[in-house]
Amino acid sequence: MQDVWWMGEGSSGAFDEGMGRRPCCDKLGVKKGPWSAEEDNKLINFILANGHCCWRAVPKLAGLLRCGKSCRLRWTNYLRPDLKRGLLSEEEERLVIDFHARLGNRWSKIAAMLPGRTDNEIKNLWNTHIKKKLLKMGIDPVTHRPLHRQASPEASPSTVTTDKSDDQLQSQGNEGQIPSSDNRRPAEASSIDGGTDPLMSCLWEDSTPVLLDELWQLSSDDDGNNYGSVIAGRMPWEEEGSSEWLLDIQDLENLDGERSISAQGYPRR
DNA sequence: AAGAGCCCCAACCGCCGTAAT
DNA sequence: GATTACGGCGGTTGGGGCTCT
Repeated sequence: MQDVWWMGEGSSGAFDEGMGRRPCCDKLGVKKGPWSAEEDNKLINFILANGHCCWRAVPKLAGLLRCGKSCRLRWTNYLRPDLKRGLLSEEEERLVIDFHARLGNRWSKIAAMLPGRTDNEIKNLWNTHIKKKLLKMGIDPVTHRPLHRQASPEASPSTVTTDKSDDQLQSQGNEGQIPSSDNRRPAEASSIDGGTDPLMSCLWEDSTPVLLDELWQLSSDDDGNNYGSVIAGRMPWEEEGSSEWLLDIQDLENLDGERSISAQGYPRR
């Protein structure tokens, strides 16, 4: 990559300061807040014409008073031409719930399974719609299990609640699931639950999205309503004959290995 | 009609792993 | 090996719009 545009004018390539890299943005003169249509146009035109190789250089070269990070977010969450806009379909919503049950708050991983959707969008959707929906149905959105079953011996003592508020659920973290501290550690987590489970390891890696339709069909009931099992507090692999479902997924992915789904239907820790 | 409260979502913040020097 | 920036991630927030009273 010689003489690339993103080096910017006056850049020597081997940065001037010697050790390390230059700061992302100098904070001074950097605009924040909502993007104007003009800024959007500048960013779109620039990226469509040049692509983006170094986000730090994008605002400067595109004539924007933004930091590179802000440009990247604006592009990936809003301006990207392949983005789907609008509400999630019922199927997409089911997928979000299912993947959340397995992955926890790993929004980027979940988003990767839903083409045209962003992690931010899914995160927002989860916090505003799905979480409430599940609560309304008596499902703990954190553990994906019925609230009244929290008191059962298989649930950890800290999750024994029958009527908890949203806030309580939030502060509770990902009890009975993947610890929140793992949320930022896909690689680490993969050694925990993705390392031995082909499906999970497939999800951890940036592999081609699993054949989602098959995934749901395989785990669907007669109505094709897998959502029903999810909201009933059972995950697809907990259903009668669910092992076939997972085995089929494994076949689809040409993966083999040991399943790592616990007796409760959640990845082993 | 108007004020209060709630909802939604775009954007920011801070952290982390990785890469560059 | 130490230092520093980049890119990416998840959590949080602020404000506009909507609904309720």
